Amino acid sequence: MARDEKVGAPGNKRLRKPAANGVTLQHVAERAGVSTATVSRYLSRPDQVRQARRARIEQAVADLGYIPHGAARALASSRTQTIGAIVPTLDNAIFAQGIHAFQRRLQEAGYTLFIASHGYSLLEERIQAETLLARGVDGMLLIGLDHDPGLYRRLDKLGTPYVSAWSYDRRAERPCIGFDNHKAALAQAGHLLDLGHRRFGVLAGVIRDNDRARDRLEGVRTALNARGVALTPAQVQECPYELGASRAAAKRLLALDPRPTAIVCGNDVIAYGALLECQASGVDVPAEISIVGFDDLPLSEHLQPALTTVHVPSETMGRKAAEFLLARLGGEDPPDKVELAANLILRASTAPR
Amino acid sequence: MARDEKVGAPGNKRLRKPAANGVTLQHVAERAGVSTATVSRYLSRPDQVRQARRARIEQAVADLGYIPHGAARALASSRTQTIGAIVPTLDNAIFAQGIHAFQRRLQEAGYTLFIASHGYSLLEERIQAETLLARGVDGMLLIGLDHDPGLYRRLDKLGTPYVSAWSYDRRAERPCIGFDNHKAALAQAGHLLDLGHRRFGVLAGVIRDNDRARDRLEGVRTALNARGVALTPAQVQECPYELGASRAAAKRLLALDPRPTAIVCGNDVIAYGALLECQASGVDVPAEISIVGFDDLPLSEHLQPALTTVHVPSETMGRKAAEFLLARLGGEDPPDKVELAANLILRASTAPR
DNA sequence: GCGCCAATTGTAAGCGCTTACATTTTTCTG
DNA sequence: CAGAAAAATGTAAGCGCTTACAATTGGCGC
Repeated sequence: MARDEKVGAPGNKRLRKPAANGVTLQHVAERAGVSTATVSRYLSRPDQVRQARRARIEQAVADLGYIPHGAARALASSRTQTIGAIVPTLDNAIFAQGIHAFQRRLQEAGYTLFIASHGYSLLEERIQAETLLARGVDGMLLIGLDHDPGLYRRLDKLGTPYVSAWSYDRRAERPCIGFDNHKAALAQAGHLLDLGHRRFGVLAGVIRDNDRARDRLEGVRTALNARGVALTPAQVQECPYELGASRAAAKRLLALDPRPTAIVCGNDVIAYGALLECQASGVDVPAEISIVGFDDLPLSEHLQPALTTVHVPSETMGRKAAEFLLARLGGEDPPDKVELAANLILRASTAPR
Repeated sequence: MARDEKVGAPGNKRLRKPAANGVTLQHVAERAGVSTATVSRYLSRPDQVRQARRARIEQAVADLGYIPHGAARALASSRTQTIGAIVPTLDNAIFAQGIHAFQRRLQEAGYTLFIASHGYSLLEERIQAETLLARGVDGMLLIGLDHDPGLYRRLDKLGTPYVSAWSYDRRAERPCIGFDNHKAALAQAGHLLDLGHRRFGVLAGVIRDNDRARDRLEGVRTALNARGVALTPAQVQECPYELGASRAAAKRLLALDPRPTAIVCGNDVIAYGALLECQASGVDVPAEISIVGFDDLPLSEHLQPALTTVHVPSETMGRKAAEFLLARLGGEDPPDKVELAANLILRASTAPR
C-alpha cells in the first residue's frame, strides 16, 4: 500500500490533479478546531452551528480558500444541485429567453443548469437525457410533449422530477407548463378569416417528433374547416426552421394559382422567410398578402411591416418551470399542469382582404 | 427525522434517492463473477480485459441496466468528463453556432458541456466560473480576452485547461482561438472609405468589459484617422446588443447635421436596428446611407437590402476551441494562439458615396 | 449550584468508483 | 516442458463529503 504518497510532497508519483483546489473539508475542520461534521453542517445549514464556531469556521474557509468538492458532495448526498434542460436547438432565439429565465430562477435557489440540444431528434434527445442522468441531474426540463416513451419511464423509475414547457395539454399525463398551441393557431387563422381571407397558404414547421408544430398545423386546419375553407396539399408546406428553406417554401406558395392571400406560419423565423420572399418577389405585404407568425421574437415588432404573431410567454414559462421543479425537489406537490396565455398580437403584416 | 418515508423498499430508513439507478459496479461484478476492478477496467479500457470476461461483463451490464455513477467516477478519478463554457449571452444567435460546433466536437470525445451566461458582466462571469469549477469541469471555454484577472490565476493554479474564443491577439498571454477584431474593423471602415464616404456614424457595442467591442471601435477609429477623417463624440454611439437601443442610437445619428453617409456597426443586431430605423425614417439604404455590420448572422444575407458585414467563422472557431482543449486534456501541447480569418462580405447595404 | 432536556458536536460508516500494487494466469523461449 | 516475461486479474485503500447515532454541552427552573 502507498504510505507517504500524500499530495504536497515533491517527488510525488500521483498524476491526478489535486481534487478541487487542494483544500478539503478536513483542512478547514483542523484549522477551525472542529470536526468535519460541524464544518459540513455549517456549509449546508449554518443556523445549526453555534455562533462562536461559525465565526471560526468562516475564518478558516476564507483563509484557506476552501471550495467544496462537487463530486464528493454529490456522491455522499445523492444530490448534485444541478438541473438538466434539453432543447431542440440553441441555434436561434426562441428557446434562449425561456431558458435564460429558467436558469436565473434556478440559480437563485443554488442550482446549476446543464443545457443540451438534440436538433429535433427524439432519439438524440434520449441519448442526451441519459448523459445528463448519468451526471446525476436532480431534475429535468424538456420542451414539448413528444418524447421517447422510454424516457418518461426512465425518469419515473429514477424518481427524477421533470417538466415539459412550451406545450400545454389538459389531457397530458405528464407535468407541463406552457400554452395551448392548438388554441393559439385557431386564433392565428381565425384572425385572417375574420379579415375576409379565404385562400390560404400554410408554412408549417417540421411535424415529425414535434407536437408544437403538429398542434399548430392542426389548429389552423380546424379553424379553416370550421369556416368551410379547405386546404389542398400544395397549400401546406412543411419546412425546417431556417430562412433558406422557408423562403423556398414561400416561393412555392406564391407560385400557386390562384395565389393565396394569406400565409399562416408555424413560427416567426418561417414568417420572416415568407416576408422576405414576398419582398424579393415584389409582392406587397399586407396589401396583397397577409402573413402571421408564431413566437414573437424580438425582431418581429421591428420588422417592416411589423409582424402579426402569437406572443409566447417564454420568460414566465421558464420561471414557472423552474419553480415547479424546485417545489418538487423541496418535497412539495405543486400543480403539474399550468396553462399560460399565448395571445395573438396584431401588427402590420395582416390586412383585410 | 422522518423514518418510513422511503420510496422503494418498505421499512427502509434511508431517505436519499437510490444512487444512479440502484445498480452499482459491485452488482455487475458479482453477476459477471469478476472483481470490481475488472469491470471498471472494462468500462474505461475494454482492450485490457480478456475477451471471455468481456462478454460476461457486457451481458451483466445489459441485464442489470447498469449506468455508471458520474459523481463517484469523478470523485475517484478526479476527472468529470465535462467542460464548461461561459458566454456573454444566450439571448441571440451569435454564440449559438459556435457553441454548437464546440459541443458537437466535445461530445464526439465523450465530454459533456456545461453552458453558463454572464450577461456581459465580468463579475458575474467570475462567479459562474467558480460554480463550474466547483462542479469540477475539466476544461473551460471563455469568450474574448477581457476577464477578471483572478479568474486566470485561479485556472492556472488549478491547472484547468482553458481557451478564449472570438478574439485573437498575438500578444495575448493566454490561449486564444479567434480572429483579429481590430483588423476586421479596419476592413469595415476601409471599405466605406474606398467607396468615398467621409461622414461617418459609428454604432459600437458596449465597450466596458468587452475587448471585442473595444477592438472593433478602435479599428474603425484607426482606419478613419489614417485617412484623415475625424470622429466627433456625437458620431460615436455606444449601445447595448438590442434592437430598441440600437434603433434609438441610430436615430440620434440620423438627426446629426450634416447627416452621416455611412454607419459602421459593432455587430449585426445593431446593424439591423440601424437599417430598420433608416427604413422607418424613409432614408434609403444604400442610396442615402451605407451600413456595414459585424457577425454575419443567418438573417443578414436575406435582409432587404442584404447586409454588408464581417463574416465570423464561428463554426470553425468552436470546433478548433474544442480540439485545443481535448489536446490539452490528452497531455499534448497544441499551439495556443490560432488566428482565423474574418472577412468582409460585400452585399447590398453599402454603395459609393 | 443541581438536574433535566434540548441544542450542539463528534464519531465513523459509508456513497460508488478508480487504481497502485500484489498475485495469478498466459504466452513465449529455448 | 521448465522458466521467465508479459498480460490479466484481484485486493483494498482511498477520493472528499454527508449524516445517523452517540456523546457532550448549555440553558433554565428552583
